[in-house]
Amino acid sequence: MIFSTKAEYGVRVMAHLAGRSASDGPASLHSIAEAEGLPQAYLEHLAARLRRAGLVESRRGARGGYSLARPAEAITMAEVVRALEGRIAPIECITDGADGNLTCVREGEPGHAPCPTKLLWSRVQGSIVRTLNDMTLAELARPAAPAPTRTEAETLNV
Amino acid sequence: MIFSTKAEYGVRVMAHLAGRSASDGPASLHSIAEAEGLPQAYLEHLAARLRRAGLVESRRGARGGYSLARPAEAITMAEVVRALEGRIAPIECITDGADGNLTCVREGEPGHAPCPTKLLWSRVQGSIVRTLNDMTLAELARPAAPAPTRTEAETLNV
DNA sequence: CCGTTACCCTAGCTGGCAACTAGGATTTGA
DNA sequence: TCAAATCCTAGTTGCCAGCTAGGGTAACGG
Repeated sequence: MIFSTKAEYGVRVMAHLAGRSASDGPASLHSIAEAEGLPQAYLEHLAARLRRAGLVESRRGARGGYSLARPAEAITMAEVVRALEGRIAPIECITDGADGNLTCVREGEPGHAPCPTKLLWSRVQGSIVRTLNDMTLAELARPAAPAPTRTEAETLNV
Repeated sequence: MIFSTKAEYGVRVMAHLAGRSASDGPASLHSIAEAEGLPQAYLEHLAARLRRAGLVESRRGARGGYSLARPAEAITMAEVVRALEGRIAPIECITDGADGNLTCVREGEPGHAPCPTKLLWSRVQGSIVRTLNDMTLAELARPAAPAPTRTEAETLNV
């Protein structure tokens, strides 16, 4: 498994929130956990990460809960996954800076050539980040989807 | 970390083998471990996986060792990573069949709609597999690289 | 205001597995 | 026949994903 359940559950929480109309008010973690069949106590940690990343807003007290901090169209999946998983790197030695550039941690060490395999891992990392960047939460909001369309089915296959 | 050290070390072993000229004969694990600074006993397990996958050939006994089973141009990184890591899936519920098609394990379960997030994970998986498929081991064979060329440097950044 | 509902925070646990190590059996070249 | 190598099966061990526990704090409703 490439991503942990943090990303898996967290993305489902975000998709759940995106699927609600704003007029419904915030959704409580309790209701989300029940609807998605996920452990509520665990979701609290994930919700905290999402909140700290500025992706959701919370309201405390009775009738409180979580709602999206921005419209779903303005939230990329890269933001979501990064908030949940931390930095996205295929292996230890590849790091992605804030500017999006990749560096091998061994670079610059005197007498140490960069991993010969950096080219591979950089490409993998790049393709993942690009894919996550190009997708917004709005695309995941389930509109009571009937059957996948032809184009969707094609996209799903490698 | 997305990939484990199995992929990291194993790819380095393959790159090492690809960097040798065929006339040198097989390379012993001992020499590879020393050159790459990796634990030899651990590499034995990885070499076994690579051999079972038909990616390397082994010769036992004195002056034995490992060599590529095919020219580096004919080995895709997808094969290598798959041999080392097992199936490549971003999260538990996404599985890639031998045909390259992706399915969500929950599909088909009566009364259970497919993950709304399948679209996301499928795309991520697809982009990873595509990247790995499009790259051959030959591209990783270090040609005693002096300094990275301009084009290489550009490719490295996202 | 008071009780209920929810978020919020820190701490801990625990089973599984990644990342090795150990030790021997087997094959082969010189 | 010896030494060098692969091969095979079994461990071991530290860490961390994936939770649970228990309280504190804010807000709403009546």
